[in-house]
Amino acid sequence: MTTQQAANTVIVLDFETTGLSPNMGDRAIEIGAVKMDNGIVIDRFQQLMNPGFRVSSFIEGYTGITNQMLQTAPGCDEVMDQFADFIAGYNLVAHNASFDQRFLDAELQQIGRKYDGKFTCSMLIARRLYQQAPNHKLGTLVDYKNIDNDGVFHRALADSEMTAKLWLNILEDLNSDYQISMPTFLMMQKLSKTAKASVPSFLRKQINR
DNA sequence: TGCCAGGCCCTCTTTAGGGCCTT
Repeated sequence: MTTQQAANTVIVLDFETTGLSPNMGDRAIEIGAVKMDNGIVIDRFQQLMNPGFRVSSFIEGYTGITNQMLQTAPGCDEVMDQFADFIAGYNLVAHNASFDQRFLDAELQQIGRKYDGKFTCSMLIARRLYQQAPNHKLGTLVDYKNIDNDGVFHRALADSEMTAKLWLNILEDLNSDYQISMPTFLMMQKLSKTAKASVPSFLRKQINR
């Protein structure tokens, strides 16, 4: 894969999990992802997975994913092996990516697999770009940017679809507000990791190089 | 025994603390 391909094709993903921390024994229960090439969705991935133990009533209520639904789902190992193939060679985006990256790393480690792409966070960029938003939760930003949605939240594919649309809004706003032609993924990745930098100051540094 | 995430980022900061965001 060339650098240009890597910049223009990203996979936006979202995990539903049994809790907040794989280090505390939490596991993934659903993965959803959309593959976008130059802003067009060209592929999707969605799969429930059985974590091997019952999920809490809080998680059932929060996600709508019940223990009954998970009873007949394939195990995490089988699903994550398929997902590792799906993401191979592509860069990744997620909302609050540090959360999804922890679970992705933990689940792939369980099956002895890795991914090569870089991980970028739509939330960190949105915090800099949309400083007037009430907050930077995914649902709030979807409303703030008037992004089409079907009202489904906290399911992996629905959230990844909305994050993908938010990602396109971010790219478009950087283009229209700061006259930056389609920023490359690598620039966005750097932007998300540049501590304490507002978007304009960051872009000025890029332009002046 | 009782408690238990973790990274980013702001501020009443940097020899620290706390809110935000994800499930």
